[in-house]
Amino acid sequence: MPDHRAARSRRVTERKGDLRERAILDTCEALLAQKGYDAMTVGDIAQGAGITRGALYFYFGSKQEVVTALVARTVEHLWERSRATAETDDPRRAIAAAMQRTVELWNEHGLVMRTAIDLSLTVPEIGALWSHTADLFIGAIAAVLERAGVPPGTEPDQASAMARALCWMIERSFYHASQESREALQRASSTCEHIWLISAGLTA
Amino acid sequence: MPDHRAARSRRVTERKGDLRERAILDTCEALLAQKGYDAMTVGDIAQGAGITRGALYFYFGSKQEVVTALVARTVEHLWERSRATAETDDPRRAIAAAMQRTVELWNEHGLVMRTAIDLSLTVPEIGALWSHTADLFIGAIAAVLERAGVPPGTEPDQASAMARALCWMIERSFYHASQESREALQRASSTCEHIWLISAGLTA
DNA sequence: GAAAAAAATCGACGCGGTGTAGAGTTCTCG
DNA sequence: CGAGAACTCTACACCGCGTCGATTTTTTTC
Repeated sequence: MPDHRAARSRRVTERKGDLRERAILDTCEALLAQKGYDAMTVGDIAQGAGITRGALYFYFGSKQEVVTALVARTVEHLWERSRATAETDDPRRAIAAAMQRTVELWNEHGLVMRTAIDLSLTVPEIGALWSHTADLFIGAIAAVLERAGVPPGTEPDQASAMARALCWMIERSFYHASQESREALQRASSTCEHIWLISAGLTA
Repeated sequence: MPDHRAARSRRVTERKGDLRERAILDTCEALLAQKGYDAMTVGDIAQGAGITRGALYFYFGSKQEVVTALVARTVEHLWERSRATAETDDPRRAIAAAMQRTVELWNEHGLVMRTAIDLSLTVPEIGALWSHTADLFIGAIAAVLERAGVPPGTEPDQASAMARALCWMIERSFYHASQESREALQRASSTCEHIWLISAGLTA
């Protein structure tokens, strides 16, 4: 007997449109890399995905929505990766691990992350996404600082405030370095790690 | 576009166009504050300056050129202010003074500075302007670090590299804080100052 | 397996913004 | 005063975005 019955399985009906949607996002990412946001037109994206402009507007309401979806997809991946990080008790190890992970993140998704940062101001949706991501990082940095002996609190010399500043330092340093090369990124990472260690009082 | 440089240096009396040009830049700054770069149209600027679009294109070749000129004007003012800063021997005093000056700078020109940062990527001309400004700051920070005993050099734990990271920390912290309020800016400044002090080995 | 419903695609249009062209007006100076 | 430079305007061509209604393809339902 042929196994026609197997159709019973929970087939999450992958519609044709799901493929298209992914193709659109992939094309968008590629175009972002080679032309940048402004120069990239909706026509370009559609053409790259093998459809017409009209068809693209069936999936997304605007150019901004496409990019927002792309950022959302990347950021989700980011959170996933971060969640999987093992917690270490030794602050030194924790800092090293965090920086290493961040380097990987930027090597892999630097382009989209830079785009997200650039558009945070003009596209509120992306701003919210990125601001939430930053908060996760700030929280993590603050936790490490506190475990290293920095008093909790939001005063300038306490963990929360310092964590925020350190987060911005890392973001900006990586933003610039990731435009240059992997080596620059690695160097920026080492510098940031050093300052983070010192800020935590671990000046060994 | 008129010949901006040569003809004017000789001129004692101010041409009508000089007034217009300033009016355009002023209007641009005001509009930038109330609508942002994208929403601001060339027609808006022209109207605000009391001329038509066509007339504006006599002075500037494009919207980007207007904003670039505005950034150039502001940045020039920035350099002037920085040059006038007294050099102190005591690193602690130098750091405090530098942060205080930076707060003033952002209070006064935060809007244009944020715009410059935002457009650094897409408008190469502005990117160069801002990158040069950043280099000045990085040099100044590095000098203070060295005077405080940090070894010179570009390795992660040496002055140049650390100065670069600290500069980005300050830029980004101020960028965000200046969008909120003067109080936020003051707090961000205190935090950055604290981290700068620690990084310089002045943990008193 | 055919009819009905939903999903997907297309070409054409209107709108608003940019930058250009060319003609007209006002200022400046010999 | 008159020639040329400085300045201003209106009109136009172009491009990219987002919308619309008609049409075709895929999926669901009986």
